[in-house]
Amino acid sequence: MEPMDLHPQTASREIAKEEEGAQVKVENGKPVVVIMVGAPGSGKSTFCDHVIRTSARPWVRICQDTIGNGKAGTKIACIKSASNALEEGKSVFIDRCNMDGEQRGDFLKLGNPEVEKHAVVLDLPAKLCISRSVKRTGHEGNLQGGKAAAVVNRMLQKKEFPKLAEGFTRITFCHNEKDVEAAMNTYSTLGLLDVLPSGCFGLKNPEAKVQLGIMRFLKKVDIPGKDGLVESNPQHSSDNQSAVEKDSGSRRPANDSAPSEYVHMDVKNTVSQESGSSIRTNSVYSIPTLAFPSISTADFQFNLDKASDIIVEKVEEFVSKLGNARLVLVDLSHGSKILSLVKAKAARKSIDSKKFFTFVGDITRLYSQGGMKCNVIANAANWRLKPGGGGVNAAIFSAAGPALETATKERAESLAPGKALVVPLPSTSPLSIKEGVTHVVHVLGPNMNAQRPNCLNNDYVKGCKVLGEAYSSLFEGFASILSTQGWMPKESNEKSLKSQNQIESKHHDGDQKVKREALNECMGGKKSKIFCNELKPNFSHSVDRKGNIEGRKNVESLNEFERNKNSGGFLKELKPSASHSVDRKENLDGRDDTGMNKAWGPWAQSLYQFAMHPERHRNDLREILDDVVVLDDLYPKARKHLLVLARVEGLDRLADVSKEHLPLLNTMHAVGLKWAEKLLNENESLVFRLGYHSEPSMRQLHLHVISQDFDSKHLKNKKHWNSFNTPFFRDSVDVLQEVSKHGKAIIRDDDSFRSMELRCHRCRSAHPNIPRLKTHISSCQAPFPGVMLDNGKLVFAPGRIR
DNA sequence: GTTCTAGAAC
DNA sequence: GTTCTAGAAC
Repeated sequence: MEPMDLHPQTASREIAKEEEGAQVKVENGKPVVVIMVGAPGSGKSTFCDHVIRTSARPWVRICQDTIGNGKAGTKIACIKSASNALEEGKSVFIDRCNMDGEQRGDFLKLGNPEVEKHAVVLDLPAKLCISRSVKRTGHEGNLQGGKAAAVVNRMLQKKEFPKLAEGFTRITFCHNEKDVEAAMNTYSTLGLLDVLPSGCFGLKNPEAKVQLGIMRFLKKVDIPGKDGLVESNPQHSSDNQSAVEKDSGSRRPANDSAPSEYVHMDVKNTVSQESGSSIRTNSVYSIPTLAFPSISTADFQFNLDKASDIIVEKVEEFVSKLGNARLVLVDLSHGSKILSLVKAKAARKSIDSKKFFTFVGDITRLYSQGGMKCNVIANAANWRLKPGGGGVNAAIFSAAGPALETATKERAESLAPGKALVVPLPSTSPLSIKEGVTHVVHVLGPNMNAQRPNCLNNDYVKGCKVLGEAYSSLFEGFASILSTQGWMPKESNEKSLKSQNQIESKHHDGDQKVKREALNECMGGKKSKIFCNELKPNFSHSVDRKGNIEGRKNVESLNEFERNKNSGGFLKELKPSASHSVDRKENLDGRDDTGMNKAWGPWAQSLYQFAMHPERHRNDLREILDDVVVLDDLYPKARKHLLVLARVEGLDRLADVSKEHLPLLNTMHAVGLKWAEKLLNENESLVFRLGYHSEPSMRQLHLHVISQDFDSKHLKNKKHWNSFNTPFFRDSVDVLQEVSKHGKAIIRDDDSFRSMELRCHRCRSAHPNIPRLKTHISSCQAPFPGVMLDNGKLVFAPGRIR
C-alpha cells in the first residue's frame, strides 16, 4: 500500500477501508508538526524546501543549524520558534536529524495535544547519504567533506526509528528516491483542511536491500556436505583404510583430547561389499546401532581373556539375528586390551565387520565426537540402577541428565547380575538431542571385585555364565527395540510382537516386577532376561493406544518384510526404494527417497519422537490426539509458544505437504486455534499467530502457535526473530488456502530471510540489534499492520480492540 | 535446535 | 572495557 501516491483525501478513504484502527479526520484542518528523521545527506532540507515551495498551506522549516540568525542555535530556540509558528496556524517541519527517541521527545510535546505529530523517515542507503554529505559545499551545519562520512556512519549505527508509541499519529518511511518523491507529493498536496490518515506507511519491502551499516547479510555459508558423516564412516568410504582414518581424524575438533576412531577389522571386505550411491543414501543414521562397553572388565575386574571370548561368542550368536543392525564394542583408550582381544578373536571367527566392529571413543559422545550415530547405547550399570560410581555408568547418567534417572526409576528399582533393562530415553535428554540416542540398555555383569557387591570370588564358571547372560540380555534388549521400531525381519518381529502382547496383558493385573519376570521368560526364550522397554506404569488410554500403535507398526513392517522377501530377500532393505516404508523409517536423517533433502542431525529428531511415540512423552505433551500432538516449545520464543505436531510418518516439513494432507492441516489449524483460545482465556492481552516455518530446523511437520509479544529469553538472535517475522513464516490460514487451491504451500526458504534487518512486527521500525529490538517490542503498542490482520491471521481475545 | 566464543563493533 | 554477532561446535 502506497498512500503517498494518492491524493490525501483519496488516500484517507482508501486507508479507512483497509486499515482497521486508522482514524481519519477530515472535518478540520489544523497545523501539523512534521519531524524529519534522517542522517545528514538523506535529503531532509530538500524535502522541506520542496513542500514549502509547492504547498497550499503555510509551512515553517525549523532548522537548528540556521536558527540563530542564520547560524547554529539551540534546541530550545527551535522549540520556541516552532511553537510560535503553530500558534500562527502554520505547519512546521523540524529539520534536524532526530535520529533517536530522546532527540524527538521535546518536539512531540509541541503545541496542544490536538496538533498532529508526523514523522517522515528518510531511510536512504547510507552510501548515498555519505556521498552527498562528502560532496556538498556550503552546508548549513558545516558538515561536509571528510568528516561527514564518519558522522553519517556513526549516526546510522545509532539510529532508532520513530514509532507511533512515541506520540506520532503518522509515520512515513522512505527507503528510496521514489518513496521520497511520493512523500513530498503527499505533503505538497496537503490542503489546509486535509488530514492525513494515521499509522505507519511506506513499510519497506522485506525483500529490499538491507540498510548498510546495520548488519552484514546474505553471507553465503557452505553447508557441510550432506554426506559428511557418511564419509567418515568406514563402511561408506570408497577409499582404503588409511584414507578413512585420516578423513575421520580431520573432522575432529582440534581440541578433542580423546579422539575417536574406528578400529576396522576387515575394512577391505566392508568396502568391497558396499559400493554405489544407494549405500551412501542409506546413511549412517539409517543403520540401527548398539554401542556397548565391555561389561564387568573394568571395575568388576573380570578376566579380559575370558570376557573377550564371551563377547565374541555372543556377538556371533546374535549378529545374524539383527538384520542390518550393527553392534559396536566401545572403549575409551587406544591401548584398550579388551578391544584388541575382541578384535582379533572376531577376525578369526570371520564375523561380518559390517555388523560388528570395535570403536575407540567416549560412549556418551559417539556422534558428536566420533561421527558415529548409535541409536542405542548400553550402560555397565550398578545393581541399584543409580548414577555415580565412576566409569561408564557415571558418564552415561551424567551425559543423559536427570531424564534417564527418572525414566529408569519408572521401570525398575534394581537389576540382578546377568540382566538388562531397556530404558527409552526421553527426547529432552541431551544424549538424545546431541547424540541421537533413543534408548539406554542398563546391563549388570558378574562382579569379581571383592570391594563391590555380589562378588563371585573368582568363580569363573558362574562368572562366565552370568556374563554370557548379560550380553544375551543386552542384545535381545536391542532386538526388542529394533522390532518395536520396525527394523527387524519377520521372525524377530513375531517374537517381539508376542512378547509385547504379553507385556500388555500381564500389565493389567498389577505388580510391575512380576510382569518383568514373566517378560524375562518370554523374550528370547533361552535364558532369563529383562525387557521393559515401552513399559510404563499407569498407562490408561495411552497405553492401549500405544499398544495398538506398536502392534500396527509391527504388522506393517512385517508385511513389508514379506514383500521384500518375495522380491529378493532381506538384503534389499539395505537399499532405498521409492515405495519402501521400512526404508522410510530407517531414513532417520530425513532424506527423502531421492536422497536430495538435507540430513537431519540427531538434535532435529525430537519432535519426530514426540509425534511417533507420544506415550513415551506424556508428561511433556499438552494433548495427544489421533492425528496430532500438542506441546510447549522447549525453547519458547514468546510468552506462549506451542507446537502442534502432525503424526504422519514422512511428513517432515511444509514442502512435503500435498492436497491429501488438507484434512490434517485443517485439524492442525483447528487444534492450534483451540489452544490459542484457551490461552487467551488465561491472558486476554495476548495475541496469537499460527504458522509454519518455510524450512524447519526440526524434523516433523509442526504448526507454531505463538503469542506476538516475543517476550522470551530464548529469543536470542536474528534468525529467531526473522523466522517468525518475515515471509519465511507461513501463516496457517494462507497455507490452507494454497494447499486447497494449488495442492501445495508456498515455501519462502531464502537464506536472506535469516539475515534480514530487524524490524518491529507492529510498527515496522528497524533496529540495529536484537537487544535494541527487544527493548523496542517490549513497549511498542502500534496497531498490527493491515497485512497481518487479513484473513484472521492474528487471534485476539474476544472483544479486544486491535 | 542450542551453546560457546573469537573478534567486531561500539 | 563491554556488547553483540556469526560461525563453529555440539
